Amino acid sequence: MTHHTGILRAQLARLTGCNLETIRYYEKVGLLPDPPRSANGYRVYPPDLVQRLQFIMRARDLGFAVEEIRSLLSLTDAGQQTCAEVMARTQDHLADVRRKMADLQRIEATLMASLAQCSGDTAPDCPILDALNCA
Amino acid sequence: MTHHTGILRAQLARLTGCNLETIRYYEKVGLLPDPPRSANGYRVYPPDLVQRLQFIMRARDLGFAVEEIRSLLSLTDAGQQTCAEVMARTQDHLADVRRKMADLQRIEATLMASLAQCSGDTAPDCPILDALNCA
DNA sequence: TATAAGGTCTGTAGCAACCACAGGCTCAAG
DNA sequence: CTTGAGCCTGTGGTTGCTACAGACCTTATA
Repeated sequence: MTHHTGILRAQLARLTGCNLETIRYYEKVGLLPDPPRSANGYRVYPPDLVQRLQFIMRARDLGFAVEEIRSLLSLTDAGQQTCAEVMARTQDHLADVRRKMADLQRIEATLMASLAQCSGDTAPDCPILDALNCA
Repeated sequence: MTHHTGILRAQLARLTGCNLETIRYYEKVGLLPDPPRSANGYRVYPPDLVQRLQFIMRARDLGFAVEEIRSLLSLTDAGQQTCAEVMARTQDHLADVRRKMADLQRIEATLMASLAQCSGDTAPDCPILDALNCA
């Protein structure tokens, strides 16, 4: 009965650290394939889906959007992975990351400047609120 | 008729650069007060709401969540603005910002490392995909 | 054998923080 | 008088999940 060595959803979740419901979500949005079902309707995953799900989770962790991951996976799924294409997407993504970092640095500077002016006592005038109001 | 010098929603949007519908949203979530209405039901804002909306937008831009802004505004609205409280919130937020920056730096390093290994040609093996798979 | 506990299934609703309609009203100008 | 612009409301979409409810199925124990 179990000599097919398929794993159930909870096992897949445990093996990857992915949330149980998130697996169903990834299936719904097409990142994971519709798995075969056992007689009782349970999802039975081939064990190599652990790899694929870890790929997805890592890419998400790196900030790739689901849509981007879908296209990355489509490249590997096709077996036609043109390295140049992957590289281009990665470069786009890197530019995105750097833009966000620049934003955060600007924010950090503003917050630090506000804090530097702040006396920290119970004075009714707050330079932080002033900074937000006037900047 | 217009000697009350109130402004309409579209004017408020134009003066602040805020999206028209977002104003309604901020009203719904309690960042902006329910404005008085003219006879035809139009929202008529007192001109100082420009200031308040700009405060909100700037705080959002600095990464404060709506909930946080609500509490900042409640401090000023009550006239009880304890500088120490605002400072504490700002420090929390600064820590948040720095965490996000660290995350992005980690991501940036990984993406750059992947790109450095990448030949950029049409080879079937892509080190970026490998990095995602194996890291 | 009964039953209780736990796993799985489905669909749906919720979160932030908006954006974008549809359908209906009013208002000012030509 | 009609046309077009502006305003109103409510609702649904977005992204990436997460968390139920209610119905099955399976397994262990009394």
